Amino acid sequence: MEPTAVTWVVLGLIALRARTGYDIKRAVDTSIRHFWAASYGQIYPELRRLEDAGWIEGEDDPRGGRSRRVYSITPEGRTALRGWLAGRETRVEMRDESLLRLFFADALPFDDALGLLRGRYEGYRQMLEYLRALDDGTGRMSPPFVDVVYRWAVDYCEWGMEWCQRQERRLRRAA
Amino acid sequence: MEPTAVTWVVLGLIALRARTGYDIKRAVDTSIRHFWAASYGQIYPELRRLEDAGWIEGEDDPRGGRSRRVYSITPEGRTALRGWLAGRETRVEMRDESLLRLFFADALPFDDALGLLRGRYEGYRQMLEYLRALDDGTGRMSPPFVDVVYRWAVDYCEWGMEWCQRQERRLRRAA
DNA sequence: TAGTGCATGTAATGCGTTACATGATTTC
DNA sequence: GAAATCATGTAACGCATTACATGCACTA
Repeated sequence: MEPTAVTWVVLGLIALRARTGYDIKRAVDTSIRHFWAASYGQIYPELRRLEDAGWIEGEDDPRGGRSRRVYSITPEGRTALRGWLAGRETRVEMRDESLLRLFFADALPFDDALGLLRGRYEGYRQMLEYLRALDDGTGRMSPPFVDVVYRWAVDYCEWGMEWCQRQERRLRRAA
Repeated sequence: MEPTAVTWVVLGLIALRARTGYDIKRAVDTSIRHFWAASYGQIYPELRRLEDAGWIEGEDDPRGGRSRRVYSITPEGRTALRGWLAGRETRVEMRDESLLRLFFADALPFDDALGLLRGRYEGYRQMLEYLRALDDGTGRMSPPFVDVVYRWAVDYCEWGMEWCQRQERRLRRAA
């Protein structure tokens, strides 16, 4: 099978523990959507592909009259996942509308342009608030590297807030 | 006209100075592709749309027998740009394959997982190298907020390198 | 004269989101 | 009994990239 972007998200989450498609979507939205999003329209077809390839195994496990299919990883799936983890490609794509605005901020009066920096600061602050709300004591239970990535997000926000303040001061001094 | 993602990239670059489609593509690739990419397949159709809307004005300015069309911003275009700049939406989407790997790194033996942190460090280092190569003295001539975003990229890389080292030390201590 | 850069475009393809459809179970 | 949550899926749409086509100008 030809792996795509969503392959590793789905396979990786199932490797952590057995899950339904719905579980996967929830995990994506709460944990990793900040650096890799995925929608139902990707997840359910991908589960089929992964099962056809023998990398995961689905088992029907209905709850009452509600259908439910739980997927777990196979040895072949684990091998494939480790192969990808060993890879060295380090593609980063981002679209950050606030950076884009900042880039063009010279079109504004100076004070309004500084306002964009404060807007960016606010964006970081809100994101940090959201992250802290996620971590109600449960964070400490996460596997070490899941926790590392959570820390990355928190540390990045804190760094970003300081950076915005520093730049605002610098630009005021220069003016 | 209904603005899309690429609208502001094109309009903003033309607001900085008059440009051809080819110029825009070059500027995107050297300056802003780190936080907002755009391809020919978006840029040329968008130039049409913007001209139809009266936000930019094209003028044929061939070089010898080679056709060439230079676009400049109109007063209406400037107004529209400022309107967008005043906006507060701060959408950030990113796909960072190295963070994704790190998130799933618990599937690896500890030392291999630490290797992923060093891989991320390398990614930051290479990006920083690339950024520094861009700035051969000319950077100081950029408009202040263009320069701010350049600094953001540089500072982010430096922060990221330190972060990777810090985490590696922390995880080694914990183990 | 061959290769690189300037310049304009488009068609095909692929990827991903949005929106919808359906229905059971749990919680308030 | 209403609302939220669990659960599975797909069709339509839109956005973006890739790849290609075309051709002039400059320079080594």
